[in-house]
Amino acid sequence: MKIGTWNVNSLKVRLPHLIDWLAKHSPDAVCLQETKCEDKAFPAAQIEAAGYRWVHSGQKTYNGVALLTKVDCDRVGRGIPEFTDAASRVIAADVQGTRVVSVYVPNGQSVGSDKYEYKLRWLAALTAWLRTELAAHPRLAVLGDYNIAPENRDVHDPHAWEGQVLFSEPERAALRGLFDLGFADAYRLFPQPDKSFTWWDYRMNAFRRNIGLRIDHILLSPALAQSCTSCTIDVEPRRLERPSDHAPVLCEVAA
DNA sequence: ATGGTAGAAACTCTA
Repeated sequence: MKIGTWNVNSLKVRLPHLIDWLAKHSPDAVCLQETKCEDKAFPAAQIEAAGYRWVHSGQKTYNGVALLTKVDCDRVGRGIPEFTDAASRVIAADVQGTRVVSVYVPNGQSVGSDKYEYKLRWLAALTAWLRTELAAHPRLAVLGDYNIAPENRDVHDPHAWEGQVLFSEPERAALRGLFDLGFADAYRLFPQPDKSFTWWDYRMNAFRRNIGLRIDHILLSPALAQSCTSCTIDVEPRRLERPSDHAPVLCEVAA
């Protein structure tokens, strides 16, 4: 079973890239973030023509998460239960015996801002929820844009980024809290190239200079980590005209 | 210290 995640930064704009990418990789399930459209504007016909079913939790302008699957999913859930959130940031469903969750963690804007405090509260709520989800679903995968780089090697210049949003210690501690529940960082289950990133700022020719961060992650429950055979970042879509600022991440787990 | 780009939507906010 091949599952992936991609922050598309507008599904409307990125639809041609997404359709090509689905054809190229043929994933069984894909988590999308930042669709930036309402459910009624979801490009259902094109996604279905590409061979995918879909569920979406969207809103106008900001946020929005979706789950694309080759076969019907069920037990669809939206949001973090018991956490009131105006933003559409979580959608979950059962896919071929695996619980798959698409998450778009708040960006946090800047350390100390209201949005940063919201990010930390949001992560605390996510962690509390996923503790119970892990107990309920042995095969649990939580994929998405976490807006946190876990380690120095996940940042092009860790010294410059120390204490900055996306890499501050409280954010990294929150991400470690998820790993402490038993989740594995699928990417680090395997040897990987140095300077592997999933996001590059649109500005300053950051992608061409590989000035990036690894902030999009696939978290796997212990049983899924055991059966995971690969995890890769696909930088190819980032090279295209009018790309998303994020690259997709893919992993393969035994069915 | 600032600004650089992109997207959506509305002339600004978010990332």
